[in-house]
Amino acid sequence: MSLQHALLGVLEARPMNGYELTRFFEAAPRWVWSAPHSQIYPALRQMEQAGLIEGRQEIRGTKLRRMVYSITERGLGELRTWLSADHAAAPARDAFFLQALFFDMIDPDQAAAVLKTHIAEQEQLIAEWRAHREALLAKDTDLLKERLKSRPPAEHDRIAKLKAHVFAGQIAVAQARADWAREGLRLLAEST
Amino acid sequence: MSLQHALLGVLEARPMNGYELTRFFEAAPRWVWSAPHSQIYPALRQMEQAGLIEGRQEIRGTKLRRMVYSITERGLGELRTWLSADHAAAPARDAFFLQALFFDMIDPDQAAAVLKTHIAEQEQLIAEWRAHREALLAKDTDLLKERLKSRPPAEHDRIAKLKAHVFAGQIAVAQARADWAREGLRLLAEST
DNA sequence: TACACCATGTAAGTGGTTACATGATTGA
DNA sequence: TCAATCATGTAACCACTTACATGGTGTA
Repeated sequence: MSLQHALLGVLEARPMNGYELTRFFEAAPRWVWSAPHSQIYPALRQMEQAGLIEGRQEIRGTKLRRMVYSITERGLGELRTWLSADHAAAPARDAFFLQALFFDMIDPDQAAAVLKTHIAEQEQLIAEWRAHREALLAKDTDLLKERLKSRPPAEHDRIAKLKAHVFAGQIAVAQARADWAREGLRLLAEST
Repeated sequence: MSLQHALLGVLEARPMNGYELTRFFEAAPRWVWSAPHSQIYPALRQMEQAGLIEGRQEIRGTKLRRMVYSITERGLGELRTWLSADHAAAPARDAFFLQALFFDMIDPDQAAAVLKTHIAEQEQLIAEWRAHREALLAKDTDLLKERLKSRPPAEHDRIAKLKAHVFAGQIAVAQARADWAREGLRLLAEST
């Protein structure tokens, strides 16, 4: 159900069509949720049927049609309900920790190489999220600007800070993983 | 494919049947991978067909049959190959961060309640993982003891430390999330 | 006119969840 | 004899991945 709520959350900022949403969810700088267009288009139709969003057809040129979806009152309600409730945490399933759990079975140098790749990946993510966080704090992202239009100016700072804080969380987790992997490199080196 | 490698990793310690593996993967103190028995039994048959494991039937009493699986040479090879290779990171998909991203849409008190639940969950996980980590360092877990039997005593310390380090990683990530959530509580309070 | 981009779809397959289903053994 | 535990399965469903598929529009 998370994809639907992610879509509702984005559509709350402004109406969009499937293509725009796809660019958002397939974006290279990884956001908080990702999905391919093959999942997004059916989800949108399903959500329209459920009355959570409303599609309006537009024509570009003479034939190119697009469905622009806006969130409905019911959709807003559903989103707020979901946001306010506790949801069971997903069961532990971390492929990288699983891999690391059996590093004693392979050559330490190979294990170290895998850890180094992980560190590089985490640092890449940190850089992207840092940039996004800065942009949010400066209220300089497309979506946030749209979103703030329908909110009282007195709340703008608060909203930007709350959004930015989520990316601070992603950064903190990635930082913890990178630090942990570096400590792992020391452990592997010790015993050579 | 991760479930299969998780199963191989456990079976490397000692042969087990589906029921034992199920207890392991459905265990309350969450390990690094979880799976229900409905996934484990078919996976085991598939892996046997692929020659990664070997089943031997045992009879308890007069009728109760169980298949005890051991890892094969081919299984060991497959596991070592997987352990030595880089694997593409899973796309970002964190339901909790997604929820937090829209906390500006709901009552701050409700958002705070959700954050508090999250903190409690993370602390629960930390406690369980800390206990498991201590047990590993003391070489006092069932599986580790079995595993060490086939390894030279000079390596025992190193192996225990490497295993324990994985749980240190889980702890570090959970700690980062808990700290982040606490910071979120401060942010929510500020603007009341 | 060709290429990049806009725009939307389908389908097969895999991994995971939840529920249903059955029966044996052990020990209190 | 009853309950807890041992032991193994199936089936429906949902989320996600990967690949295939089609055609329109704007601009260099």
